[in-house]
Amino acid sequence: MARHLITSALPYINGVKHLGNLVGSMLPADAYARFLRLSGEEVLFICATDEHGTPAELAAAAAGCEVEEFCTRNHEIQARLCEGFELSFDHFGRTSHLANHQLTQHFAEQLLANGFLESRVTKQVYSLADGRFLPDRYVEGTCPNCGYENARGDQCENCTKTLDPAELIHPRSAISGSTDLELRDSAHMFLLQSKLADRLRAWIDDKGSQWPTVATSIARKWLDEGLQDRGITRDLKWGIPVPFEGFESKVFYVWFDAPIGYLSATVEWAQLAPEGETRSFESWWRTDQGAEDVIYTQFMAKDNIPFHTLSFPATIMGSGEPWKLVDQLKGFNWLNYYGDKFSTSQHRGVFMGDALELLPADTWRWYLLSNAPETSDTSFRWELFADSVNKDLVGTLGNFANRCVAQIDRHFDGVAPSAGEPGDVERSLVKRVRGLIEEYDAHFNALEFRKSAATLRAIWAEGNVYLEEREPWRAIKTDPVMAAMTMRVALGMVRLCGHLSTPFIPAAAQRLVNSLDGAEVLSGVGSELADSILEIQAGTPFDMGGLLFARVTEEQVADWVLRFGGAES
RNA sequence: GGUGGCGUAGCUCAGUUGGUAAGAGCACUCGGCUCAUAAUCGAGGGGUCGUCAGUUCAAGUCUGACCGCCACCA
Repeated sequence: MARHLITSALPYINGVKHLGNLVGSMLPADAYARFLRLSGEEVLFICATDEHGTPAELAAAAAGCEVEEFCTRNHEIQARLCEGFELSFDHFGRTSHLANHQLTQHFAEQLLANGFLESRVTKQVYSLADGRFLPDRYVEGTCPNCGYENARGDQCENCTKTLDPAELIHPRSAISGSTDLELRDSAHMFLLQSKLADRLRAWIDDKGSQWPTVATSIARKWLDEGLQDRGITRDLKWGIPVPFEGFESKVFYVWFDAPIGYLSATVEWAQLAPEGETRSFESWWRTDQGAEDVIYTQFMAKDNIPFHTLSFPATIMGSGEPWKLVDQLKGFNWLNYYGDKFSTSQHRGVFMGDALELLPADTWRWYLLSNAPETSDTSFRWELFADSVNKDLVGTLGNFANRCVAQIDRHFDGVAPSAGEPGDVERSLVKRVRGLIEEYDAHFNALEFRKSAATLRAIWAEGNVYLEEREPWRAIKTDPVMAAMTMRVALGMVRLCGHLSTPFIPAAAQRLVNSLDGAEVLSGVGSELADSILEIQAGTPFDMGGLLFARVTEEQVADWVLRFGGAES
């Protein structure tokens, strides 16, 4: 049996993430982790907050607190939201953790020793008023190309020309507005990715054949254009110190230490081992120390693909050490909001905190995963969200469970009835479900979330189809034995639906499973599970404790469109 | 400007290497049922697959041009 290491792209620390961030990495990673656990596989699911860099510094300043304090506070906020969405991380760490300092510095030292780092002197903008160097994008001025007065030092938003801060006319600090700027020489370490390009290409040609098109096409595009060496240090205070002589005032670029956070968060996890349990970080990450059987799957949205397919692998390869490289890579396209981007600054779209205030996590998980932007960008629409909840969760799954509740309570004293033997209808049901479970399994193993969701929905629908076939509400009057057998089998479907739904809607799935007090809990995800439909013990108490999901009303949709902005914005 | 991607039923999207693939869900229509949160089950209508021109025995599926949209440019 293989062991599965799963990582989700790390959410940045500067604020609450929106639904696009959620569905682009953390949520599908969680569904996959849950599916594998359900299969009986050994899983380690790791995530963390990405905390370094200028945006964090500025957000902290805006919040009027020290950046460390800001990060601690926001890490807690994000951790709570992740719990709210039932993201089942084995550990949710922080890139500012000491473990990441040690590993990041270690990688840099290895890279330097192996000749993959080189110090180069660059011109950086220094703001005397701010008392600090300014990253390119925090220098503003007039664009030399089009005359736009608020061009950023990296690029003019008006004419889209790529700029160097030194080119700007009347440059000023975007932080303080000060024009008291000067160019200073500053030495920085460059990761010599160009020297690793051939190895990266060969690796991608090999491993990448199984990745989504969006991943390999982006990676190859960068390789085809010629992989540039990349500065991995910055003139900042907030970050991981660079352990080289002459670099005492500098830190690593956030994109260098962030993916190493996958490793360091695993170290954090190992350090948190409870009494009597031994956890080995190395056995998950070092192929010379037990990780040779690990299958490593990364989840990310497409903006992160270059770092996961090129920069981070370059870091690992350049270290000359046997660290685990990614095996399966799942990249997602964008989730838009009514056709345009989610935007934190314009407060456009729905954010994780908003979402949980409105409806339970399961409803969001279901909508997002069953409509995930796997092969192309997709659009969030409240109307579709409501349809998805009402049609699938309320109408198909919830309704099936509730139909069982009504019959069992009314006619069978709330317990699984004992009379009757299954017939051809039941054997046919089992056969259809067996085929559907096989499909479900195959789609999940292929990381096809929309397809696995559609298959799961088809399994739910089989519950309703079965009731229509046997019509127990009618049979109870003419053939009570048949009605009893039907409802016992229906409860078998309830148990199976609950079990199989765990990756998508864990809370509702748990309620379904728990509704049958004392029934044997299913395990695994194989098609033989279909037989369990016929194996509910007579006398098993059945109690859902109320409706599984609430309908989303038209009034709610209208209210939310108004509150969050709909098509017009 | 450069690069990448996209334009398939009213809506959101699937469509492996070109040949029963023109599909799914929702919406809509009709019918069944009435146990169930006006839920469910069945059937059906609907698209010259952005435009034009090519390659081919055969093209959403390849080539070129054009129109429109999006993203990225470290």
